[in-house]
Amino acid sequence: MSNKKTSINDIAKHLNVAKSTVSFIINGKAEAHRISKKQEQRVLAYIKEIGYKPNYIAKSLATGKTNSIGLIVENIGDSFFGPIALMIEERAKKSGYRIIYSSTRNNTDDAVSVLQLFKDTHVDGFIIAPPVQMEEAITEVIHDKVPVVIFDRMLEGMDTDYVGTNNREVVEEACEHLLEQKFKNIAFISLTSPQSQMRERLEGYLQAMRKKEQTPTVLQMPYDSDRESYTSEIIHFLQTNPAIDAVFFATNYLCISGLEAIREMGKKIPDDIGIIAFDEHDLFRLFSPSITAIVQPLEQLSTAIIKILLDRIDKGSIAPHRHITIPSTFVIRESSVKKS
Amino acid sequence: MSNKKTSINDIAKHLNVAKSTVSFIINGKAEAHRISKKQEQRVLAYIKEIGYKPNYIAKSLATGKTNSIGLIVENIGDSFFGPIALMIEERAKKSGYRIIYSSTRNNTDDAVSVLQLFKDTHVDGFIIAPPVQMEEAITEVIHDKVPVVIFDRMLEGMDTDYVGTNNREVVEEACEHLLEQKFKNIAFISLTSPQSQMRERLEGYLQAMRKKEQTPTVLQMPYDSDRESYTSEIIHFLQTNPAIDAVFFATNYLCISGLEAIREMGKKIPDDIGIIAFDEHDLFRLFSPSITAIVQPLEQLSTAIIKILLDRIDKGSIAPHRHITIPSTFVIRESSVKKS
DNA sequence: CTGAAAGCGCTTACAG
DNA sequence: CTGAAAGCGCTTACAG
Repeated sequence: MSNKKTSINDIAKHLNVAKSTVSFIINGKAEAHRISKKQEQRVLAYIKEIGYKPNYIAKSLATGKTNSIGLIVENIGDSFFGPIALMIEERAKKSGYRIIYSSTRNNTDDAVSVLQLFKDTHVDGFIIAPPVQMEEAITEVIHDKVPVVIFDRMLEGMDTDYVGTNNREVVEEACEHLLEQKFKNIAFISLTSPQSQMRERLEGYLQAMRKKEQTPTVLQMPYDSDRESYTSEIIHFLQTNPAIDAVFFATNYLCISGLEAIREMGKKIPDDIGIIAFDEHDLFRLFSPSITAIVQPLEQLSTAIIKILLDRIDKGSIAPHRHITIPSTFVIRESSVKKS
Repeated sequence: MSNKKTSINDIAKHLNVAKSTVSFIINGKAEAHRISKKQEQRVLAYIKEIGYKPNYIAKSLATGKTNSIGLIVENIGDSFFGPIALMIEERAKKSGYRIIYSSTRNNTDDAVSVLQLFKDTHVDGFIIAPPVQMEEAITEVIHDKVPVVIFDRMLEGMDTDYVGTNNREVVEEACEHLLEQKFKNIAFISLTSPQSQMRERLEGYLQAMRKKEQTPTVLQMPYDSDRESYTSEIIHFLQTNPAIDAVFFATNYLCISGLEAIREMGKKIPDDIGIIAFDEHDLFRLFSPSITAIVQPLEQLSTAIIKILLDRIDKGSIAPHRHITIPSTFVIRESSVKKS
């Protein structure tokens, strides 16, 4: 019943064997230590009988391993990070790892302090979608030989494993599609973020504009704002730039605010204004008109992230750090295709 | 630099004081143990100088506390549990707790084994949205004096803390609204789930039908299915029940499948068919027509959940278990209001 | 093949 | 006011 009390010591005493013998048997090292089958059976039977559960804390203290991974993301409640968190946890579980998470909302101080906390609790590895200026804190972690996989946004000049998508290329492709559809004045609405993924998306847009000698028009808004503010700022932006006839939104929630803005302004999609969003959302499939979007391969990203990390943790891989880029899919729907 | 190495022992030796003295000072118990201010300053200064970090594993082994909470939900990537997880984590963090999560996808075996695992790693408490038949496993946990808060769905006949919403009442209210709008044949589309929240929603619907002497029509589909299957099953259901002129969807993702179904069938909302969803979604605000929905108070639910749990963990509250019901808001939009 | 013992880094009665 | 010591429950060289 109350299995909390029984320890290896109790078992050893009760069975008149040494603690080490019990420990070896429990950990499947009986053979390696040439413990007799009989002894092993006896111990195993007793363990089963009393329903013995090892104390993982003690084990962690002795081995230095906690079988836990720290997951630090922007927002676990969001439609990009949430599904990623789900898949990562399900894969980690299969390998015997638990996930401890924290949402940073892109606040560097919060991220650094939670990184410290997780490190002090001896997680075996980290998966991080870092806010800006985390380089130093992460370097320290790596210096202490704790494996780290960075994803979604890269930290320049840092030698870590990284998994992300081809932001620049796919945005360029999307913008070229708008140009082919004869949209003349394409705006880019994003965040005032120096993060790599945001910079790359902007570059993709600028590159497409440059190629066709179009003048870029960019709106960048602060990250820590709310939906209403985004919406009203977008309305203001579109009113003061009436020539704009298409918008690329650099995140899905900006696009959602954009759709509200466009609805309030009474504009028609795609006749008055063409729309493309980065990242998928249920809304985009079902909206009418449906919204053209860049869809990240969540499954593949998650699989790559956890695989790289577990290779380092379990197999102690010391292979050179990898930068893995998994291409996104550009899904053309109605919002970016002129009817005429 | 390498703070991993320095232990309380090292500090004690270096400063020529007892380990216990250092420990007391670190834990702010200097005064209680009447340690001289001078000594305290000396130790504190040295700790700061070398950047000492306590080993939380050792601390946990000694105290039996891990400062971690196990969060077991249906799906952390979903638009109900994701935001809840975000808010719970942010509140827990403020009180010094880490959250370890796992998604069950409503699979009882998985849920039981992760419950065991988390318990073996000595989490200080649990927050659980349980699949069916978890009573026994949860009872065991409670029996071992680990605090548990159940949310979203109740386990009948169990004496635990519970936080949820007024499913029955608010669904009844929503269905009455449909009847007032002169919808004649209201169907209820849900999951074949014996979980309390699903039963309550069904009861709310049946109650409303009974009051007005309407014949209920119910479609229940398996939980572990995918969007496409839901959509095609809903199409089939609506085709074989052509009299239906309104549908109440018991979850938001069923409603999303329902909207796809309705679009494929070419029906108009709300003229051909009225729609109400349980749980909010970005899509529902922005869809045209906008979708009437029952909105759960996520903030309040999260706050209540974590507060109850921390009261038990930190303050050791042994107050009788509470069942807290926080009412949802019925938000009427276009999809349930007849135009004529 | 098996056992005695040290160690992981803390906490906390207990004694003085 | 402070120190020596046992204990939390494991693991793992080491010795026989």
